[in-house]
Amino acid sequence: MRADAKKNYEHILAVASVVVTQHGADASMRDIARRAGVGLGTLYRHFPTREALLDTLLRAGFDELTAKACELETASSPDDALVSWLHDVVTFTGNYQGVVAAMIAAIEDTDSALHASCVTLRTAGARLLTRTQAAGLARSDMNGDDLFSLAAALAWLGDQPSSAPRAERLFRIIASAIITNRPSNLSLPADFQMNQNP
Amino acid sequence: MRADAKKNYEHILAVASVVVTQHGADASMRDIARRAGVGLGTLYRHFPTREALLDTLLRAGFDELTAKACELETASSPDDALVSWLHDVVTFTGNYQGVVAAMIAAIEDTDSALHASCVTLRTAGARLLTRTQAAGLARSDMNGDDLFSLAAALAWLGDQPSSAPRAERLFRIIASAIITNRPSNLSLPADFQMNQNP
DNA sequence: ACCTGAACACCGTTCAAGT
DNA sequence: ACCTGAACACCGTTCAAGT
Repeated sequence: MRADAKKNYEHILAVASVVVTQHGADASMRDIARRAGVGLGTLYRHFPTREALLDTLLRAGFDELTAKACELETASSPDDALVSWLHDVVTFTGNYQGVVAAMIAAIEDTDSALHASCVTLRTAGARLLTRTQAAGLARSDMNGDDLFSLAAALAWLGDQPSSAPRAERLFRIIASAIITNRPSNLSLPADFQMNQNP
Repeated sequence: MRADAKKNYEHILAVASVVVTQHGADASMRDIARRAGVGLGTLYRHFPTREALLDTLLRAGFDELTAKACELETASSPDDALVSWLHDVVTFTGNYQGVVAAMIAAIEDTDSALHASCVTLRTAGARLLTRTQAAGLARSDMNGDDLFSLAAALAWLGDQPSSAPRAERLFRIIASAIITNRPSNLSLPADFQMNQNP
């Protein structure tokens, strides 16, 4: 990459980080180019899609979350590890308004520049869930895809002004639905049934 | 209202219903006017905001859901009533893509034409929740606002192609977090009686 | 009264022309 | 190689001019 191109690339990223933080993932591409003092075509040359820009912007955070999941796979209590990681994912995603909508859209769109990151993240979470389920500490009737959906739903609620103030409570409610706290090998009353409704 | 105006009004609604069903709540207003064979100004005269159009479009459904909540307030099992109503809300909202985002935004925007409907709906749900909590069948650390947020989150997941296929499972997971089959509070009134499993 | 559509200020995206 | 910005096809919203 030519020196001037590299300078542009980095400057665009710095400006985009500010603009996306302020105005969310749907911020005007034109606005980003304008504020970066760069032609609109230059922005699109470096980041052919909005998703490509977001992926580069969030790369460090994504990698950190994936690394954290790997570390937590050897934590002493699988359920605490899962909940802690879920919390980190929701918190990170909540930093940029509207980013979770792009992520959940990318998970099924193999052409999206965000696709790979999201799949990696989902897989990392799935491992933590499987481990917790194996210990009988998470409900067995869900999988990694469901976990990712629930994380996305929580992050989306955090994006909404009407729900954001209660985000932590909503997190605890959903976390409690995932974690069972009841090892499956424990003897239960004969009439015991999971908290389910028809 | 003049006869020609009334005819326009009703034709716009009919066309809008089709367009919003097809393209979601963010459908182009221009497109709606175009397909209705009406000037753009005529559309805005009858429905000054997108929310006003949506509210009129969804009015019948909103009223039905509120009425259903009132009926269910005398149902034999409060928990079943709550879950059944919640399911109806999520299903109805899911009929129009993106409508739930408009609703959750309207709940805090007193100027929105959707505000009143959403508040009414939330209040109706809150009553069902309170009744279930009074019977010791719903977790006590949540309120009607939380219930509305959870319903919105479920409806939003239903809007996403990656989650929609698992919508029912996700519903059951969250429903199970709300419903508690055993009272969590140990210090109950002396005359408290468990009214389950008759 | 009511309707129309041009006008304005925005988008995302592309691409010929410049350096 | 890389950058620029006009061009194109869209938006939502308003409002002077028409019937």
